[in-house]
Amino acid sequence: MAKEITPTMEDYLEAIGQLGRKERVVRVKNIAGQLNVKMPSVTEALKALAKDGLIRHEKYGYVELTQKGERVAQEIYSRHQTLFKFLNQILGIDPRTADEDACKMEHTISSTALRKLVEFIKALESSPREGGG
Amino acid sequence: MAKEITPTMEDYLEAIGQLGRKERVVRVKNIAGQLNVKMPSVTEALKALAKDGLIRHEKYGYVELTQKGERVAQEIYSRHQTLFKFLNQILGIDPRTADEDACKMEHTISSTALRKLVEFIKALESSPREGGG
DNA sequence: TAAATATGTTAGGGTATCCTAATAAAGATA
DNA sequence: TATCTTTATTAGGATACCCTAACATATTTA
Repeated sequence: MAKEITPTMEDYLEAIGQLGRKERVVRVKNIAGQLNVKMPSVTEALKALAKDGLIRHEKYGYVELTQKGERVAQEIYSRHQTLFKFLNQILGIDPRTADEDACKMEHTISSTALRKLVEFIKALESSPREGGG
Repeated sequence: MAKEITPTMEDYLEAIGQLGRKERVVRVKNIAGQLNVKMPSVTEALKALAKDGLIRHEKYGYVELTQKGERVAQEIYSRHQTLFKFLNQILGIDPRTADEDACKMEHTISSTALRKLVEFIKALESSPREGGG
């Protein structure tokens, strides 16, 4: 039953979540800026997200995540954070690249792999390795 | 100038490379089977790949990678192998899931991250950690 | 408050992928 | 070789994205 959400829609949700965290209100223009798309693309995406009950949005108004949308956005954000941490802190990739990679990989990594990655990071942190080359 | 190749086209190239390694000839039907799509989708994709000089394909004939296509396929395969090794051997994810994840992530990981990942795996192998979970 | 500006939506297109149904060619076999 | 089967292609359509140009609403400001 649960309709599949596309990576693109995940990006929209994630962007809305992030913007909501740092701005008072979330608007089409900001989402467009964040995702590097034009406003009509956002309007269209919002329609789809609203239909799936993931956001609330009235014509010409602001955008808000529903509880369900909040849950999904959180989930994506946490995938992102885990991947970023691994790429940046453990592999030593510069923050910019690590963030970009995390942004793309967050849509494809399975929950199994993510769980294992979290464990792995935890294990490394509790007994760090010596002399990184 | 170098036209961007889409993840989907990468999948086609990778499949052709793999099939070529284990079968005498590569045909539309097998590619379709490998990628879980129908034959018309393959026919269409082959046209695009041929136009980009990545494969050779005559109507109703077999399919072959060009040198350029070979190079790209190799590159993708190697990304896949690295990711698989990390997911399976290091994170301990079952082979099936690890392969699926690798298949998706191979299209999004940056070359920087891949390089770092290879180094990381090498380092781990040369001085393995004790008592995993 | 009327005009100017900023923001948002609609209309109409384009590309990439996929599909089913119909058709064509190739290969196998009676 | 005529027919059956398998494999491949074409035709036509659907969906998910993105875009530009034109229009509509909201907000700011003179």
